[in-house]
Amino acid sequence: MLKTHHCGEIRVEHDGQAVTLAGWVNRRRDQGGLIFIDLRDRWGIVQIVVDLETAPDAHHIASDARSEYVLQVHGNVRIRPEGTANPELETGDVEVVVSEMKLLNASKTPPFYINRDESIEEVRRMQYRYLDLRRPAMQKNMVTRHRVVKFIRDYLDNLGFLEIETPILFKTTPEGARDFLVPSRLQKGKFYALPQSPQQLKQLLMVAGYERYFQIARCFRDEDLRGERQPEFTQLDLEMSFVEREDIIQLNEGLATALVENIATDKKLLWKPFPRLTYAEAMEKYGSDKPDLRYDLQAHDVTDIAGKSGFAVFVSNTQAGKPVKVIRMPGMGEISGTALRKVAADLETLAREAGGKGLAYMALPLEETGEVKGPIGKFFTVEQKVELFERVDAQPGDLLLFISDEREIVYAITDKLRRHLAAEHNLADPNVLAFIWVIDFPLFLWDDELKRWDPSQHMFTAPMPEDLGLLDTDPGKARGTQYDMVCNGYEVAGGSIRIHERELQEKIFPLIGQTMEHAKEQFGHMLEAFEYGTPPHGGIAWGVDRLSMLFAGAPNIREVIAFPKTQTGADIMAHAPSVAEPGQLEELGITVVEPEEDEDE
RNA sequence: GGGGGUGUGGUGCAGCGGUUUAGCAUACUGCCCUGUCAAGGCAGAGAUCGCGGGUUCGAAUCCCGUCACUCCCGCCA
Repeated sequence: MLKTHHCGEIRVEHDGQAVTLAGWVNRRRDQGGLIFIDLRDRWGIVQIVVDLETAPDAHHIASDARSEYVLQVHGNVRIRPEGTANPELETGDVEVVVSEMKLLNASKTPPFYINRDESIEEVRRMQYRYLDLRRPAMQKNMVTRHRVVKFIRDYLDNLGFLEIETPILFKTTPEGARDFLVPSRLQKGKFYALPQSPQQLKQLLMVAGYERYFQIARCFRDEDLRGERQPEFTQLDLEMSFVEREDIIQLNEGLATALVENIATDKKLLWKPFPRLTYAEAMEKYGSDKPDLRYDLQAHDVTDIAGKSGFAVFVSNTQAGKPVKVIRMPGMGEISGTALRKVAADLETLAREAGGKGLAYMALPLEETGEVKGPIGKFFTVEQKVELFERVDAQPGDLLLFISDEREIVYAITDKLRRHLAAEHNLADPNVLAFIWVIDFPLFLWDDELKRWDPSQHMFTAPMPEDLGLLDTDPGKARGTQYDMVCNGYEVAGGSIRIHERELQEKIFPLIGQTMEHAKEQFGHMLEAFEYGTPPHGGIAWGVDRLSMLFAGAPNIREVIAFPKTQTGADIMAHAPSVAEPGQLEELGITVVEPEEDEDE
């Protein structure tokens, strides 16, 4: 080894020891005859001192050294002279007096600062990702992620799970996203699909009798990117046999809790056990199936009261079966006149963006006797207002936002307003993790374009046993066994109990517009497997990137992925994707069709 | 596919009600300095203002297009 110790681990107990260190120049402070260098490695920073008189050769190297030069130093640890300790540094009580110094490698001036926390344009960071990753903040994120994965492995191993790898080159999976295709050279004209998840394979592992499987699995989905979505991402994929919904929920809740308590030690777990919301409740109260419950801001149904009011919009909407809901925003009713109208106008813009036609409001005065502000107050009688305020538990100084529209639009507006208000007023504590379960999802969602039912998760999700009859009578009402683990507004895990009987599976296919012929073509191996003694089974898949992001307090998952892609799916550093060599294409039997200049619509 | 934001010395920002020598900080280069720690002092170099076009006597600034990064909708669990 070129070092005997790590820079970040030198402490008072090493006083007097001869050490050899190696690392990068974080900062250099040249006093002339005396040069201080903060030497950095993955474990931290330690100050080294180079004295012209006692170590002239080392001093010469040190005076030429610049940021990010790689140095090896030999010297003695000593407690810093009285009054020169640096409480900011973990190693700040000591320093290393250098006797020899070796330049292991010089560095060009870096394109951005490694040694300071400053926002850098993302293109630049991606172009020099290896330097970006050198920044302590990024190294910390990588450590967090490593600990998450390591903890998961140990935890599940202790519970008898086996980690089993599944192929990357496989076949289209029933997840419903666009597949990445890989051409086959050995069978020209045919393609593999990269797995959107190991869904089929883990179910087959259950058929194979492994009973408890997990994998830290790379998954691929060719869809547009978001801050929380990359074309390739990592799942903790898990499947168990002989379980019911409750077993999976308990086990995963245990894992999540242990993870927070052992890894995300600077975060506060808001609830233990996790509260459970039905899908219907989540949508009605928060307009989202992954609500951020660090703050309340729920939508109260006031359809009955508003329908009796004199406000024509509410009356006609109510008669048309559209709900009226109120979000109560404390404190915002206090602002007055112009400012209030401005705020209301901004919120109305948001509502319109979410598909709404407008947004009514009432601002409640601080004094009991004061007048309700806002254009719709006059359409409610005193009794109606009293009933309304009781319904939403209104307090003096509240701003009440009224949402009324088609149910789906009410959901969208509710979600948008909640997120906006919370962000605007810092209602979401970044140090809190609000884990919840969302359960009782509908088994199918109606696809209006294709005029058919679509599995809300995937086609292997089992219906709730008590809803089996609904498959024949009213499939839209049937609930699935699906469960989602949601934290701070992100879906961090989702799964279900699977269908393990062929008869039930064959009943589902026609409902989702899947013919038996086509199903056999795509999933014949699954259907056949299910005929050889399939145990009841179920599982879940966690978004490891999202979880690590939440634990790291990062604003997006790119911060916890060493080499992520940009929004156009590019790797700016390596210039991927790139044009293939003609020879490669020929070998694969592929011809590239040049995109035509805005031809058809 | 659609909507929003950003793009100015290496980096982070200002300038955008049209005329500036394109400003500041830091990094960088040289010199001084033996207890600094975001070291300090002095001097200096460094920018076709993302790119293309247009309006104008005059464009970093206004208009159109385009590219890149990013946020959101669609898409995706």
